[in-house]
Amino acid sequence: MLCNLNILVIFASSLQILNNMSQLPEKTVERLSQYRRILLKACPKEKQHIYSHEIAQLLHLTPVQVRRDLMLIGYSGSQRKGYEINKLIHLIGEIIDSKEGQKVALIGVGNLGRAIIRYVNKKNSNLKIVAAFDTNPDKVNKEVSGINCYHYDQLAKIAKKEKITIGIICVPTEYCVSVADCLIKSGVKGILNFTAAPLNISDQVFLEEYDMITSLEKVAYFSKENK
Amino acid sequence: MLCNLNILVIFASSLQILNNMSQLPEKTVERLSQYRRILLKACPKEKQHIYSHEIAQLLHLTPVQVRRDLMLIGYSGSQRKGYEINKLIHLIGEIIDSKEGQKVALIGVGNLGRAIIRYVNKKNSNLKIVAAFDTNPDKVNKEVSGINCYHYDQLAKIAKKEKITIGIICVPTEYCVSVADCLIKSGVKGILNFTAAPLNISDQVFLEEYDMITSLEKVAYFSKENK
DNA sequence: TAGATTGTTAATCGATTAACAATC
DNA sequence: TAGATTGTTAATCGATTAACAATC
Repeated sequence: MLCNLNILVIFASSLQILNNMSQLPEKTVERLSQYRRILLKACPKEKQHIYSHEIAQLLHLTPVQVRRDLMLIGYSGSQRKGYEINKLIHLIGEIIDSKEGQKVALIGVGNLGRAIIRYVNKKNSNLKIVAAFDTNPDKVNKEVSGINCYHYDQLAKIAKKEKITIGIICVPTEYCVSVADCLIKSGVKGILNFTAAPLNISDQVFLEEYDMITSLEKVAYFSKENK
Repeated sequence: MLCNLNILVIFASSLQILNNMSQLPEKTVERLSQYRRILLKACPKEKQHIYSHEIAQLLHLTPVQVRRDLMLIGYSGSQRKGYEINKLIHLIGEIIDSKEGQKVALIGVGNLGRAIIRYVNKKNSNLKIVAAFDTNPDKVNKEVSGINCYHYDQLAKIAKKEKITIGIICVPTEYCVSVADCLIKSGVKGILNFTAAPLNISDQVFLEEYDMITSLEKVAYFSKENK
């Protein structure tokens, strides 16, 4: 009796933690994004449940890792059938993108920019690139894969009007810093930066940087050693 | 005297470790790549030395982290002037890319592929994309940013002939698995995969995957919480 | 010498994995 | 029930950071 009560208390307090402070580990968030992706894609319509080891195999992870991640978001499966695919997809969506979704601006409509617009907007996610920006007159006021390309001058105005919360920077490196400043002034809360210029940014804004050269050099190093 | 001897022995054995088994930590390799990048770019010609705290500041790291990484590759600076920029650039190049350099093939000449070719080949690195591949007749046998685009049929032949050791996959997701198989048969030692299809690959080949959606969703999640 | 720096070990933090109880 | 699974804690592994000796 005393023991049962104890378990209840522990349970309640761990839920507390999940609801209040939240902040899942970075790696867990990355994997949740991948779980959703493969659930959306790799699962035939008639399949409604999936086991942790199935998810794990598709993504080269361990089943424990999958279960632990799902534990952290408070999602339970059944020991018989595993996890309900649809519910899981929706829950991950709510946790990562937020229920209402978020609007994204992309700055720099070069090859990389076009690739990103097309790739991101064809996924059914709550995130949507709603506007692109460039300074090149050949690009301004034309459509790129279904969204409008505005002149860069309009970034602040449109970002505020549309309540854009995320900016993707893929301009040439030398413009990166001023673009980031402009995004922050426009009220953006997160930035994904594909240029090689490391940004100095307030803690209020979440910054994620990606550089292909680094990925490629990592492959170069480890493929060498891996003999 | 005994003490001095002791230090010498320890010193020798740690060098041993560095030379033989090597295998630097992943994170260290990533940062080394970034050190070289900013040293190449951010340093005016007349500046010949740099302190760990200067490097750290440019990349949002701590000086200790920088010094520890450089310790791991066995590079020493001077307490007066810091690290010699040119020597450091070259040493990192040798460690990461290998002295002789490595040749890279890129498969899938879409927007992303073109962006990567241009971006990678303009850096002065020992890594070079030497051939692109596609199946689209409009692209085959034309130049893309200075390199030739071959028909995908020729991948195995050319990869062997040119001794290509790294492959970059940026084809549509559905072709990814067969491209990876072909690369591996052609003797490639490392693969950088930009498609969302998780690959199943032998341990002999180093695989690095990158998915933009995951990066973007990470930004979405953490910018939300970061209020 | 005092101050600034490098180089290195030990402590800490965070993420993964091993072990196992609980459940169907 | 036996077997397969989920859910969770504790142990382990790896990466970062704090602390400090050594050096210029």
